Amino acid sequence: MTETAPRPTLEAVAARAGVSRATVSRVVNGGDGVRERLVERVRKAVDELGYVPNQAARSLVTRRHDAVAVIVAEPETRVFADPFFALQLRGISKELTAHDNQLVLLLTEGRDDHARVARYLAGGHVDGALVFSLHLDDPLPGLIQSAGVPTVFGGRPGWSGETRGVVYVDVDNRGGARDAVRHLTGLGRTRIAHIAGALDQTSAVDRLDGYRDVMVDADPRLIAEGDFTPAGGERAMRELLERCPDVDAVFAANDLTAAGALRVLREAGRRVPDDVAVIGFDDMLPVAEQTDPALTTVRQDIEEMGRLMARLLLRELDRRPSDEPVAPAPSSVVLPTTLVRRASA
Amino acid sequence: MTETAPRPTLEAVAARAGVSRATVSRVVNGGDGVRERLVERVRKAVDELGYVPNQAARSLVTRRHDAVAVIVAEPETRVFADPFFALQLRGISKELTAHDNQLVLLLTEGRDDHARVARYLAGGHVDGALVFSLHLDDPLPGLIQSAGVPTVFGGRPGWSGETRGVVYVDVDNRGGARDAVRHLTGLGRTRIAHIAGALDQTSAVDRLDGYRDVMVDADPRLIAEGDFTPAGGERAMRELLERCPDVDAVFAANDLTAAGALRVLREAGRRVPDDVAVIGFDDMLPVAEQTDPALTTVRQDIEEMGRLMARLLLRELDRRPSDEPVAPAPSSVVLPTTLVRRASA
DNA sequence: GTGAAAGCGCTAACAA
DNA sequence: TTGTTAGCGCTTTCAC
Repeated sequence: MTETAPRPTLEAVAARAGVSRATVSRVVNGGDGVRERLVERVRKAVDELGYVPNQAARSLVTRRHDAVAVIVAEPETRVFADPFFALQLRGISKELTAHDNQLVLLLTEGRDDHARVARYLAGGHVDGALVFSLHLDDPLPGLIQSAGVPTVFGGRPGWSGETRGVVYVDVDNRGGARDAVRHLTGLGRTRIAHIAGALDQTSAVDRLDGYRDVMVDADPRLIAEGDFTPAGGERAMRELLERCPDVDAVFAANDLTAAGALRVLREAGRRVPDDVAVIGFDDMLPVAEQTDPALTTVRQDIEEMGRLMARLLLRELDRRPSDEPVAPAPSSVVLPTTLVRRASA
Repeated sequence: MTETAPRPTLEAVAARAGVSRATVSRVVNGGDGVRERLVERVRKAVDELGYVPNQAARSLVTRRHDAVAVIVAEPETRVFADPFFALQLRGISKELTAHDNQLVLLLTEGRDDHARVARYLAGGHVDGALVFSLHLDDPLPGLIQSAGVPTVFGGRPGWSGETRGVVYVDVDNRGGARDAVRHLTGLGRTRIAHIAGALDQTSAVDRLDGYRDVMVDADPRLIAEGDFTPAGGERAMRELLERCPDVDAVFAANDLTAAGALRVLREAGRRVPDDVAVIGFDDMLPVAEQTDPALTTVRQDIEEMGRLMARLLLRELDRRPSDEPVAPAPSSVVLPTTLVRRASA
């Protein structure tokens, strides 16, 4: 089969360029403080030999890996129902790539995997971790914290433990929800319902809070709990229709939920937006643009969220080595949302 | 900030257990040929110290990394439009995890990234690669091939170069398409159209071929090209309706396409399945179950595809080290499909 | 069955 | 500015 070509080492390059290993190392790592002539000679040798540094050897001494773990607790999340996950990953990947870091993906399925993840992090294979901490009282954040690895969370972690020093990136779920509901009131709607997401996730809780901010004295029967899925949206919409037949608007916790609600409304013969106005959240294009009617929704820039998470982490990693941190510790970031008007409200 | 606890080394464990480093190493790596008493003592020391092997040091000598790259060429694919990607990753992740391998994710955005990927693979950071080669004459497979890294492809690579020794996992696109079309003929339909996917992907080509297998003398006007998106499905359906108003069935290249087609049919006042029967491909639950009417479709097990890719690769990796391969080289696998009957056909 | 010792390829003091 | 040298933590012959 393929001959396993013995990869050239620093030694080989040094020999070919007629310099010491140290000099080659310097050149390979930026070339500062090496005379131009030598730099060129070394570069040439590197090219001719097709030298690529052995990352394992390098890590062994530098204790850096230029690798970041992305941890996704998945089975219970909507990760596999919409493109959320992929977009976030794309943002992360772009940013990491731009800084020559690798992305190690850790998908976890329940408790069994937590130990594995903890071990992996404690094993010092990666320089930091990006974590999607999607559920209240998920033990994962605690485990990670105790592994002592710099970490940035995606979404405000709903975590009852120590929160100082916890860095996260989130969108302004509460503000976005307020905007959505205000838009509905601006339309003259008064019986505005909310279909919440899975309330063990902070995003769902925050959106509900935003709804309440505007609908201070809302009829509690106007609030139904969904689970971020179309099926959940359908169920909740049926409940609402039964409990409050006079409902004239719905703010759904996300686009998928809204899609389910739209279907039930159509079945029930309610016209959208004439009889009932509907707003979603996410602006998941494949969903929001395809519903009938097209969905008015609150847009969040998911890819940017991912990119930002990576950026904060990398900044922290750059900061750490020097015992006297020059740069300030990164703090959490909350991204704005924008209302996208389409046909449904 | 957090005290960087100095991680215990083999040396430390050896000292604590009162044995040599070599013995600890043996125990950590399975413990064969070490007396039971000592094994226990070492295990105890490992636990007490919380010892975790340093992977970099290990890799340096073993030249194994227990890591696999997953390479996804993405911007041009449907990767970010449906849960395909996530499901595939899940399958891969499960299998890799079960064999203590890490998943390094490489997302590429066009040509610029190819060099980076090639360099990464050539750099010997990973033991093998899983590649989603989605387009005809994508240069990536060639680059990867020449990096000399064991590789398994997801989907039959539509690659004009050397194909001997190329291992891939695919579903029986052609057979599934045949089943779908036969189902439609069995329903008594005669004017059966096909909305193809993006024909620069083998899956689209194979599904079209399957359609042709059954509709040998099909009116060429019954074939329209889509692009695996709902918008493409809509466009193609409009064309079809115009060209062939007598169409009484549609086999769409995937569920998303079918969803678009359904919408256009509804607009056009055609009843589904009474006037026009529709079949999709994928059985992407969030899509297929949510269309109106629910979609009859060809199911493929995407997660299993991912799992299988990983399994084939790991098998190959196990095979390689011994110069005299005992196990036969893995060969490609084509998974079966099943027709899922719902309401649309 | 166990230990001693020789590296794996690289970086980082320190010397020159 | 460049070279010399000492490890980083681990596996793996090779003796015992």
